[in-house]
Amino acid sequence: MRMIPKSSPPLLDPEVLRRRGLRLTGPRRLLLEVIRSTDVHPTAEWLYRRVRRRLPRVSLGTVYRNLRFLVEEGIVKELPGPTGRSTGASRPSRFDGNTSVHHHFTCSACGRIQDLSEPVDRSLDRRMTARTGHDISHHRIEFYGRCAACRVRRGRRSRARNKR
Amino acid sequence: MRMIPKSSPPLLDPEVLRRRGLRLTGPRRLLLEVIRSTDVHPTAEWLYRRVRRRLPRVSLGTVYRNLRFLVEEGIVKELPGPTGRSTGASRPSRFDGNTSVHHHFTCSACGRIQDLSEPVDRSLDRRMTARTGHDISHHRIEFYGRCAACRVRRGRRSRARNKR
DNA sequence: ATAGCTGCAAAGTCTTTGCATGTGT
DNA sequence: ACACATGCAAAGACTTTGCAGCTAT
Repeated sequence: MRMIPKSSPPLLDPEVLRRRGLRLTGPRRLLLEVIRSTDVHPTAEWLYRRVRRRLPRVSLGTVYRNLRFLVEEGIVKELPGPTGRSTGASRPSRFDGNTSVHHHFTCSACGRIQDLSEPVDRSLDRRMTARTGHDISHHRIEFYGRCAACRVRRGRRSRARNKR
Repeated sequence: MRMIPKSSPPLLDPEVLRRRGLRLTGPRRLLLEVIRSTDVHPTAEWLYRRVRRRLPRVSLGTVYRNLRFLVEEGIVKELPGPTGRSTGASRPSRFDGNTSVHHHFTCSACGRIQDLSEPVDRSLDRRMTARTGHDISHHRIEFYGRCAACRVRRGRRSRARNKR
């Protein structure tokens, strides 16, 4: 669980917003701050809890609305949803404040998603474009397996599926 | 829209099922047949409609139950959900009867998902395992861009987001 | 005969939305 | 001031589930 730095790098440029007739409100600014300050690929629910620590009156609806907003502006990425198991319709979206193109590793035991710094191979896109006739702009590699931690506690699956 | 062959290759081996005390019922057999006969990465709803053409009494619940079952048995794969836009909570799961490891191309204009035959690079898994300390078993590459068809009708986004 | 399945409908989870009120600019 | 945001609660979309009756084995 990381500390939230007082202020992240670029943040929402009020200039950019104004140009579109949009506002930089408290909830919006804070949400972005929170999502930029973690690498756990949080769910809306997780972000909601975090945001409420500092702005207790914020509603879940506002978090969703702003997430949708940030995703549409390309300021935040939404991950290709976790596949598989579920109770109810349980596969909440996960968001990522790191918009640089990068790859992911998902642990099938504890469910954690980790960023990988493996450099992106642009030439692969060009090769596939040539081969398929599609205009391929980028790709994303998802690695799967058992993370180092879960590898240690062999056997029993961790219950850590990161709530909180 | 492809025709459904009368009978697909391996299908559900009744032998395997029996060993687990499971049954090969009409809906189950047909569902697998349908999902094996298409490459559109259908949603549960799509499969439901298809199955009902031949077994009109089948319920959506049964389709879901069997999909979950087939996924758990590893007979069918569930795709990492389409990310992004939505109305309601609209991002239904997509399933894939092709269980061989392969990659996907998703068209950002029409939403279609196409299988790619790009050979899988196992050595990448070994390299990443060495680099990260995680026990990586496989990876999946998702390519994004504009498909050949949408490239032609430049501009206006297709409404084809494959229903039916 | 009987455990596993199914159909049906109700419940559950995650996400969006309508509306009255609040608030950046 | 006033258009955009918010809070709240209700509605929506997708998926699972409880139960009584059905059916492969």
